[in-house]
Amino acid sequence: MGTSITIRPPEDYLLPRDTCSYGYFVLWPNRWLVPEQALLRALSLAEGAATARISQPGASPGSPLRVRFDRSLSRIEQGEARALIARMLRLDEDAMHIKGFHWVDRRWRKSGRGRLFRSPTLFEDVIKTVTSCNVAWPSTVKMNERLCAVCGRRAPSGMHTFPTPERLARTRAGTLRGRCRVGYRDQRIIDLARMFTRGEIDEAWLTDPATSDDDAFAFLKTLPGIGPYAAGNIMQLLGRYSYLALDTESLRHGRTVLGYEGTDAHVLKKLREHYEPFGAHKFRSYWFELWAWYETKAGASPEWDRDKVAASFTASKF
DNA sequence: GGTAGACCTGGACGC
DNA sequence: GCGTCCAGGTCTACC
Repeated sequence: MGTSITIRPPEDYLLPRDTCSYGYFVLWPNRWLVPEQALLRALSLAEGAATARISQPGASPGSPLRVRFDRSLSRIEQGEARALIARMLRLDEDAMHIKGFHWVDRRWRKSGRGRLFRSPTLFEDVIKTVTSCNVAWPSTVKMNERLCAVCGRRAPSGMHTFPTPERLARTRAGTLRGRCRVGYRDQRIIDLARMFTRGEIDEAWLTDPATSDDDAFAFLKTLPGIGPYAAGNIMQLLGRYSYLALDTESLRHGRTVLGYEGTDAHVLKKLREHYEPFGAHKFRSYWFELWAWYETKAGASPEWDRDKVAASFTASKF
């Protein structure tokens, strides 16, 4: 019999809306269960791997989250799991925080959108970002699946966790390239893992309000495999929304949705001007514009069929 | 500071 | 079934 715990989320929290809000919710080891409107997720805990099944039985904003695990958890592990789930679901962003965003960009007040799903750890967020660079989305899906299957820990449910920094730090480049299909990203992933294990990437400093956005962004750009796009994306994953992460998908959005014409450089300039009024929240304004457009094409994201829609969505497909 | 070319994979396409 | 081309962001060398 596994452990069950209850988590009280912010008063406006809605699990389907706030989980199915960023592409990482379809990447391994996350699995959104459409019929149950619940998230299945394997976690690395002190005494081994465990799979959490997270649901919101009340199905109303702010109603308690129920988390069931596939094995018994010690008190220490329960505390660990609560912290990991809180980070993943952005439970630190309370209702007032989201209202602050809606005050700047009123378009999302009715739907209540504001939180972007992320990973239980910064390490996983950084590696997922690296696997999303210079590649079509289906390959990102494949890389994360293989990383978990080859280097993750197996939970009683059979699901595999995302690899820990310690594990990837001692994995051979040939394994990552040959079995996980990460290509030239192999050594960069190992170097990043080693930096995490050595404490050279300090999440406390990166999230400290005393650290400026410019300083955090400049540091991220020094990391292997992290350029302007990846750094901008990691900024939002850290809860810093004042930077954009512009890529070819942004260009498509600028041209097909916002109607901009001309060279790439001109469209990028227009995009920056378009989002500038949203200031400290500009990434969210950008992202929810994109997400709303995806939903006009594929339906509401909590209903997406992972294999048919999520695994194939990419700029050129929609 | 700006830019060309390499990096690697998987999908599309033509034969 | 095979070969070729292309998309995707970062890095390095070069001007």
